[in-house]
Amino acid sequence: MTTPPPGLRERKKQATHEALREAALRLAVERGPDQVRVEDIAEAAGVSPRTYNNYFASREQAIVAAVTAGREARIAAAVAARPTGMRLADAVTEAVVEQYTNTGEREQRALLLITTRTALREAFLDTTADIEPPLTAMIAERLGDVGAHAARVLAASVAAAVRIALEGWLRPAGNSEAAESFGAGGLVVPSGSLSDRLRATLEPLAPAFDAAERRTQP
Amino acid sequence: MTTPPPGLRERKKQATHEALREAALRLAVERGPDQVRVEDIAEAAGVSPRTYNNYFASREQAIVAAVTAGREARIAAAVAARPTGMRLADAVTEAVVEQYTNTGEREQRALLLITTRTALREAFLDTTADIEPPLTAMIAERLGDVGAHAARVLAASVAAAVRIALEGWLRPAGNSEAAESFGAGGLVVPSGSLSDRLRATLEPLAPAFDAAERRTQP
DNA sequence: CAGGAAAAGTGCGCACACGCAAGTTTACCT
DNA sequence: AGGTAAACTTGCGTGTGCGCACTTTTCCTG
Repeated sequence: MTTPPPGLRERKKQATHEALREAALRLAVERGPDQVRVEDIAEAAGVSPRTYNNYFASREQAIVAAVTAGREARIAAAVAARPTGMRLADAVTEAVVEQYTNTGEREQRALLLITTRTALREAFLDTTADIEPPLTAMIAERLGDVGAHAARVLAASVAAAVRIALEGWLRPAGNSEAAESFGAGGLVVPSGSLSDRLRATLEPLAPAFDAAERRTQP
Repeated sequence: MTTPPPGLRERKKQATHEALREAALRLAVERGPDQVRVEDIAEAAGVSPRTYNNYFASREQAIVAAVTAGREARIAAAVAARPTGMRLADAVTEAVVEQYTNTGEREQRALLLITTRTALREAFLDTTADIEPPLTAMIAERLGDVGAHAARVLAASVAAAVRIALEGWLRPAGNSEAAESFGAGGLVVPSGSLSDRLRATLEPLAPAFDAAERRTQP
């Protein structure tokens, strides 16, 4: 195992992280994203403002983190769950689609809030980069040693493609007038099927996956 | 033409932009990157600090901009310069390599300075994203309408790959002690051939380019 | 060629990011 | 156990990011 006992130190750290995330999201929902200062979030979580940004580099990151928490681990697990005989391009695509569509009620509500503010949308899009390390690991696992280099490039390409898909998906929500009062816009649900967008965007990369896979098992 | 007369307004804007870039780089070289405040840069360029960050979002961006200025336009021209019959993957790779290796004396010196500070290195790496729009345009040009979608993904993948190559190339320069006094480290020249790194990193994407190209001209 | 709209520059003020140097808690070792 | 080293938290100070309101410059149109 890689986790003998997590250790008290680490558990406290994660607890603080979660407390900050939840406080940030709760306050953002309650009074609107712009009416929340880091000082408020820190106070609600019981830490100092200085400690706050030992955990988060910006106000937006904390709010977004409440939605994206644990995504890195889940996407790795999702790839690992696919049968080893499966085409690598398909395994990755399915894992990614599953990750961005099978979301809970709470995540959907929060995501709706996020679409109302440009700063939040960009912070959310930036979290896409977080899937790169786990993807690199899982792809490298399937490609073996000769494909370790390609794995890095492919994972980065997938992350870039996912970001593009999300950008396109969030674009219609970019109207500035509907975001005037935060709780009003229930109609800003992004257009089109996210699944379809993700699949279509990842499709051009499939040949690169196939070639890399072919290089390991001729 | 798309530039009938540039207009006085636009010329002044670009002049200010250049003045800020040059001032930032000059001051950074003269007294070391950490001993320069935005106030100093703004003063040297003859504008207010407030105006400064109508142009740049951070102190590092201005310094780095002096090196990367015009890269977007040059990379587009570099791709356009390749014969139309050429394999697209090769055209893009050559254009990128040319862009990052055929640099002048002044750029080399500035790049040396950049490697000495983590903040500057990251700002420099972030500029890699700027090549994506021109690449998208040039790739889309060669792929035609049916490949417009793939062009976006491929360009983003190239940008991601280039960033990876640059990260690896700059990694050995990450020693913190050699960066103590700014002008001292002439030995922090990054290891290996940048050309080779770029080619090796872009290589896994070639099959994706080939497949996209094949789709347009069977 | 006037006159007004649009855009750029500027001064002000607040919130945030982050380095530094304490002080405090946790972990590990003999 | 006891002691020490490492990690985490925190207060403080500075530099920076940016919204807002206002002035100046540029451009367009009647």
